[in-house]
Amino acid sequence: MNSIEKICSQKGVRLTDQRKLVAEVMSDAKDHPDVDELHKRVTKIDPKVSVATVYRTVKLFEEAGIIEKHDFKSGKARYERAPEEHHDHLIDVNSGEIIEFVNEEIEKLQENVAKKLGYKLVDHRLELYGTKIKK
Amino acid sequence: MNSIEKICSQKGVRLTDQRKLVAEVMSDAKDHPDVDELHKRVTKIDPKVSVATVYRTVKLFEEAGIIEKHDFKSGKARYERAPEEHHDHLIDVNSGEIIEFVNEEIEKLQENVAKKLGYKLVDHRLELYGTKIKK
DNA sequence: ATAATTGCAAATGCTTTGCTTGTGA
DNA sequence: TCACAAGCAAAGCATTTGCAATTAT
Repeated sequence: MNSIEKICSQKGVRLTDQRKLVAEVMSDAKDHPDVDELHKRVTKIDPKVSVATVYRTVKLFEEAGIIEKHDFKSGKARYERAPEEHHDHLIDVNSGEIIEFVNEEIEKLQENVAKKLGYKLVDHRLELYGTKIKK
Repeated sequence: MNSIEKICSQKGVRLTDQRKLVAEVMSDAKDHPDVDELHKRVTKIDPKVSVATVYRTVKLFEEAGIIEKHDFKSGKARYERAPEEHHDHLIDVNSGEIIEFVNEEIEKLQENVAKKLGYKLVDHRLELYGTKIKK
């Protein structure tokens, strides 16, 4: 039983075979798969699982705080396991590769900007799009 | 002839009535309208303009660097006149209001982060989502 | 004149949903 | 058992596109 499954049973989320599969695939994922990719990986194990179920499961997991959804500039939503500590993303515009990074300084500045404008920050989105520097 | 129209004729973009209307509405806009809102404002002047044309025009203007497209967390794309100097946005999650801000420090840090990861920054996205602080 | 642009409606791509059947606790 | 979940196909939404008719230069 992986950690996602543990969280599910704790939260009283019914553990079906297909949810276990999505949980497993998300646990193993080292990238940021979209629903289609997720579905591909899941159906490699059980070909009967439908995309609709993957969509529903992914939404369920997201609402449970188990995974995170990202809408990068690609049209389709991409997912990753909810990380212990927040990070942001740099997207390689050529390869599509996604690199995670943490920068406390930027985080602080964002809070300050919001405060200065009279707002409490409830969410934010920071994405860098770049090209590899060849050396 | 407004400044968008000037840029168009300079760039050899054919100036049709509907494009003039979109240009006018965008020039007057003090907010960040989506295509539907744009269409509403345009058809208030000429009811025969179709949404398809607004979509096409908005894409044309964007590619010409005349306006900017933003995909906030709202489902639909929103537009603003391309600003002289870059700015980012804070979105009031309750009212939907959009506040523009500039923060050089954050900009610099983003460059640094990218560089440190071996990337040249070609684009970025910084959005703050917040709630008004009542005082 | 004529190549580009429009309007319309049909098509797209991602995502959601209604409904019937299947199933986990 | 039985409320909830899955599968399927249809529906939704924002956006794009093919095509015949119209228009700017």
